Amino acid sequence: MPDTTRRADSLPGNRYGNRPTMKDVAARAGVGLKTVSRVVNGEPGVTPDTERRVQEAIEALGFRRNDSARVLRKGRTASIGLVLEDLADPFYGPLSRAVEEVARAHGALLINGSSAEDPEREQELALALCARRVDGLVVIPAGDDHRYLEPEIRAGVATVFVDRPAGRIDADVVLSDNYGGARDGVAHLIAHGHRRIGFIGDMPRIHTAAERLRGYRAAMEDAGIPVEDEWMSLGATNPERVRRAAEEMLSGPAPVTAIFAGNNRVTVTVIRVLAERTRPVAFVGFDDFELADLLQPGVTVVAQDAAALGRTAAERLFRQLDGGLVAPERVELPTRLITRGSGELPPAD
Amino acid sequence: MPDTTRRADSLPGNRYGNRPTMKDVAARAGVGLKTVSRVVNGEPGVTPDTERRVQEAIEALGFRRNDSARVLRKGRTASIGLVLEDLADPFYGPLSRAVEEVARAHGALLINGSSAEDPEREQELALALCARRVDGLVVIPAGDDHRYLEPEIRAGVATVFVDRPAGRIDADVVLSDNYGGARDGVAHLIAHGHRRIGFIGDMPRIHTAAERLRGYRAAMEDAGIPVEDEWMSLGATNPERVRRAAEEMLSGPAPVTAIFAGNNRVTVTVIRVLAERTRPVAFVGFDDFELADLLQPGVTVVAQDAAALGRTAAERLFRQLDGGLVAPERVELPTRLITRGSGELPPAD
DNA sequence: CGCGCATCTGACAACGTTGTCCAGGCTCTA
DNA sequence: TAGAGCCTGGACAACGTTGTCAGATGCGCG
Repeated sequence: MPDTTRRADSLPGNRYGNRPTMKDVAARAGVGLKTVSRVVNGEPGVTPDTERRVQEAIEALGFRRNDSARVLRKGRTASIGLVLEDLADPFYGPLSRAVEEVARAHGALLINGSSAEDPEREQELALALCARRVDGLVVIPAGDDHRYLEPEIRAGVATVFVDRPAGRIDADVVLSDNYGGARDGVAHLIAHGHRRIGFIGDMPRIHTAAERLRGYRAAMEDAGIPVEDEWMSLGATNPERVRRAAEEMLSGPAPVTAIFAGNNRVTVTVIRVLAERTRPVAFVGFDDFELADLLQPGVTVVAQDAAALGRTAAERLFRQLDGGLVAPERVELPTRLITRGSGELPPAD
Repeated sequence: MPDTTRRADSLPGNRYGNRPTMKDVAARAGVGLKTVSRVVNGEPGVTPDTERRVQEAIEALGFRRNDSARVLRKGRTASIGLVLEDLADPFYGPLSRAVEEVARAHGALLINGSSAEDPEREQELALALCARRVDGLVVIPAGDDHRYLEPEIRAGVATVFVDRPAGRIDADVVLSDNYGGARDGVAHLIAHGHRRIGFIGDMPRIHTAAERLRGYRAAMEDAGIPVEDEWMSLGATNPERVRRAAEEMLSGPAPVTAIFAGNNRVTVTVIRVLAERTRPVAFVGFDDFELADLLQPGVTVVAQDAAALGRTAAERLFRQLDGGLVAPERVELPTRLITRGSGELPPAD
């Protein structure tokens, strides 16, 4: 007759420390399994004396509830996933921190991963998170087709996209006003007398990059300035490439007198290039950064509020979870032009 | 007679979309449950024809394996937890990114949370992660007593502490050479002729802060310079407080001629204060930061390699997991003095 | 034609928890 | 003191998956 009352001790050591379970606690406390569950979950209907006995057993055995089993039973994991582009990017730090704070306020944990701007990796990550049955997903898209998430969303995974819109599906999206911000930044340069203005941005397949480029073009058009092809660099944003692009724009017979940088990584490199030159070149960058005010001259930027992006997205996520489904919305947060000197330099013609 | 063959459809909607299970897939494909499991896990022993039928059913139903159940069965979650101080701190970005990369290479996901320098919150987070049965834990300690993790470690949760040592338990620790770095930085100032050198650091209950303070004292002592109490500020590092501390050191009859900052946040504020002054004051900061070279003068720093800290810690973690238990070790990574100008200013006496 | 063997498949239990439901003991009142 | 009702505690099934094991099927060979 096989003994089924206790798990076989002959199991190979695939499970590490053989943690105590509620059953063990119950045995030690001399109570039923469900009573332990009640104590652990603070449910009513346990006499103080029984509770004390159970607590002692828990203490003695070092018991900790297995949330995997709990999740399996309850159907909610109290955790949300965050797929972003790069945890190490200073722009995403405050964003994920904000998401985390909101999650914490709702008693949820945050699982996150970096897509490294690779659509496949984004998908792999997002689906892995779904397999863990996260309650919701905040995604900073790397790809432009998110139909792979349709079954998940239908199955009840709350989903919000941030920073860039979802591709080919209808979902909540929280964005900065990339178009307006870039337009304002470039208009600012134009207002200070510039006409030959360079734009260095990321690949236009990235939505934010495309929008900012559109803002640049709009500002130029509004001012009646035809844009020359050599004034624009739209490609990878590794330092070497950006450096080369900046140097090309700044040389030749009719160099640009001002540069607008499409994101924080570009900004850093362009500032390096400009610092090596003697002729002053006006500069405005998208994204604020620490110590921008202490450089000489201070760096004028179009700032977006990364924390607000994260917070807004996470709040929408939990609204989906708490209040049932709401119609997908597109929220656009304003940007702010911060003048510090570099954007107010006159053209050195 | 109750029908137990299928879960009751009368369940209240506590479970959202009622996702399909392997059972559903099996029913649709007209095969057994275990066969579906075999297909999903790529186990051998399934005819191509059967496999195709199963795949089609999976596709049609939008099935995705429930990892919670899998974890419950297998005992390993393929996820590790990271408890850090603040996701938004630029120092921890690269660190967590490095941990994530290593985790990814081992097929594991990363769950992380910020303790906000609060020991209780650290404990709460770490234990929540253990309840999720993470396979391992990377902790940047906020508190100085980690005995609460003893049962978990005994139960097989691999654990590595980074940036600061564990308190009151024996565990793997990966640190920067805070003492040596600070000593070198201060010695550098002394070598450039300074004797009245200020130190602004965090609360000494934080290990790194205490070690850096020790390095400062050691350098001063080595040079035979008695340290005055007014030269040291050891407290919270909010901007107001740091600003006040810096301004006090720089005024009075015998002001300091150089300042050593204990971490990146202090550095930022001190640089602000120094930028407002006309008299040049030499400066060295602990922790490198972006654009430090572009300030006037460039900022000399003692740099630690955050990514290396994270990578080393995560690698040790997985070594624990793969190779069974190894004796706990304390690894100390060297720091690097990067001279850029601010630390080489002569004393303005 | 029958037997053995290899291959493929499925029934069943178990993982650790929670929800349901019932039993037993107690108190309170008539 | 008996009956009703309440309070506490426990037995049992279920969550969705995987490991074990045995049954079914088909094939080759004697």
